[in-house]
Amino acid sequence: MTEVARRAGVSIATASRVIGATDYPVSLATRTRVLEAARALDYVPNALARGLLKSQIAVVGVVVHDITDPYFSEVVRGVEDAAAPDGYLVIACSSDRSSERERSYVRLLRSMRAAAVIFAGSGIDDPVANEELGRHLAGIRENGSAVVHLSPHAFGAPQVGVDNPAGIAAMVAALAALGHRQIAFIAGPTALYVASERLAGYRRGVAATGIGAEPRLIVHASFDRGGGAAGVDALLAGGAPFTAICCANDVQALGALQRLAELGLRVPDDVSVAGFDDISVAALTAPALSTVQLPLRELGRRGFAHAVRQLAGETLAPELLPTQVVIRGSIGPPRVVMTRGGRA
Amino acid sequence: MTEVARRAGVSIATASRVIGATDYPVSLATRTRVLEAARALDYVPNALARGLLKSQIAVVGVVVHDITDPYFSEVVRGVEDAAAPDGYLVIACSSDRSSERERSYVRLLRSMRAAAVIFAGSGIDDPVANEELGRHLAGIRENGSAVVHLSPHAFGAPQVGVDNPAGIAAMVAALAALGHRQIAFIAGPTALYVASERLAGYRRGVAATGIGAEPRLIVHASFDRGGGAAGVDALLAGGAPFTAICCANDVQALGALQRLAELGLRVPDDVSVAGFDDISVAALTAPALSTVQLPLRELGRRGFAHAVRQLAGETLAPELLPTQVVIRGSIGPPRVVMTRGGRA
DNA sequence: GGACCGATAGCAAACCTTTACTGTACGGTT
DNA sequence: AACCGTACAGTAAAGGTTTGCTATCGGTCC
Repeated sequence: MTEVARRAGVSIATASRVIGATDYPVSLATRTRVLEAARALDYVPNALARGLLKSQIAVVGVVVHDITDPYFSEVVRGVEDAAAPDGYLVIACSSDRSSERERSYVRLLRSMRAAAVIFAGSGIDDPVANEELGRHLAGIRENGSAVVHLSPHAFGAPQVGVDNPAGIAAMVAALAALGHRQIAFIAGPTALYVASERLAGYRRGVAATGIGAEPRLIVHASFDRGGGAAGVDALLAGGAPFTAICCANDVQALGALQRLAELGLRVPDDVSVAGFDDISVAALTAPALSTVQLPLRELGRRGFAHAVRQLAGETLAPELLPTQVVIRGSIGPPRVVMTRGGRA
Repeated sequence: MTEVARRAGVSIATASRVIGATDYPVSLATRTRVLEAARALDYVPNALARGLLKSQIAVVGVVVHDITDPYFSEVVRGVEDAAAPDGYLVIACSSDRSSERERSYVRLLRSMRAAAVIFAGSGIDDPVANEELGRHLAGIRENGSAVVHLSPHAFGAPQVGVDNPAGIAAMVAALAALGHRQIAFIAGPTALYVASERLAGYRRGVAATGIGAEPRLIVHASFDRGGGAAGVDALLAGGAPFTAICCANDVQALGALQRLAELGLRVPDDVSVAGFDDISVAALTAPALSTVQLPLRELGRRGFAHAVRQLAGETLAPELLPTQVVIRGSIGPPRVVMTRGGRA
């Protein structure tokens, strides 16, 4: 920059004012000379120096469980789409559901004075981990940066979220409308806040249909392919009959579908299967997965918008985005009742 | 940091040496006092100040076409996995195949003195865009940062790559081994370097089987779902008979599968379909997609490793990662010959 | 006993911007 | 004619770290 100023024959201050596009008055002639000098020298401003001064750099970190999971890549993309026009870069951090990795990422983000940290994944219920996390978040806020949660977490409700309970309840209602009375639920890991929201949605949905709750129809499993398969096995072993399986997450549903096929059970003839999230794969399986569509990209966009307004000092009410049930081939009217070991 | 030093009763320099974990000798007593002060104050070093001084920050940018594409999210994850242990953060930039967005991202990355910029997506053949890009890359290298290509591009071969031609040729060979003699190819956009590599692989594969090349069996289409569908339509309209379709990319193959189903053509009974990349969806479609597996995560990991060694000043030979044909349900022996309008 | 050495610790410059404050010139007011 | 406001340009400080160089001190070696 010093060079640019020298070449343009002006002071560094003036050059800075031209480059930085401030509203400080600079005569047209000077401005042109500076711009030309900058072009000739292929000058690119040093974001670090600028950031050091402002104690903030135009970067937003998005903490996800796994960028490879379509749910998260979609959210990250939403954040990026909203951030790019403002010149922000986005750092994606895959914590792999390890609160240790998560903390270490948040620390790094704090250390580099990211303008915002957006948590896309559900928080983990771990007091000791959350204590350190809380310290970091306080530090980040103190620095004037924004913190946004897109999912329920230890410190409360998300700033921008998706109405998980309503979504699951709607799916349960859709299954009930088809005639199902024994609807099983493969829930997520108990330590995950979203998982409990979704479980609550299931309970609410079941209650709304007037069916009595059957505890054996609820099994917990991890939020991945293996979890879905394990969930199916657990349900069959449980002995309580069911005609439909509602999964807390699409990836689980995929696993369930696969496991059912291995067991020779037909979907939806023998059992209906529903997922949640509507990741892009859902439409491509055989049969295509019925699921609940979440406005993930929009979630990301709003998350960033929320961060920006937080940076501007505004205080805003939390938003809750609506979901939509998508019916595809994997669900149908109930036929037979499942019991231990297969068809009754 | 000044505070930490004051609290520990030492100079800033000493505190820095303790925090920075340099090999400069500091007595154990002092070191302990500094560490304790840092903990008490919840001190987190300012990466911007550090970066300003070193003219480099522990961040690596990965330029992709779309983070939502499983191909790229997998590569990014590989980079991240390799980068995290070294304390590097990774910025994912979705250029959406726009060379303008790409340039703007690269400029931002240069402006923030990212330690490395890794290009995961194929370069675009656009001279004027590449001129500016080249200037930026030169600037980045001049700054002591690394530049790594994971795909062929305007400036030559990738530092770490995947053997695209060999992969496609192997798939063509597999189809030929099943008895196919009329193998169509849905190629990618002509402006994309990978696309031409894969086309070359197809040509090589076809030549190896001794079948004469039929120009009408090669159609160009975009690297997305719609491209695959359009490719199928173009092939059928082309009038040249074929018993198998080899796609330059899985996502295209998915589109082709969908289009063929709409047209009432059975896979693989009426026509075999093969993809390329082995994204995770490939195993879940009906029928499951035969494809060529690429070590994407490994590609990302090696890309980062390459960057690190570049930063250390080493000059290394380019690497080429092997691929593997994965046979699933979507291909089988040829039955009937396709012509304009459907089955012959 | 004095030169010298190794182990520590401190000083201060440098990294590159931004911005509050100061200075200058000029046209217009009273 | 003294004064004032406006439009521009420059000076210098500050932001948080790293690091080359210098300083101190207790000992070691002839």
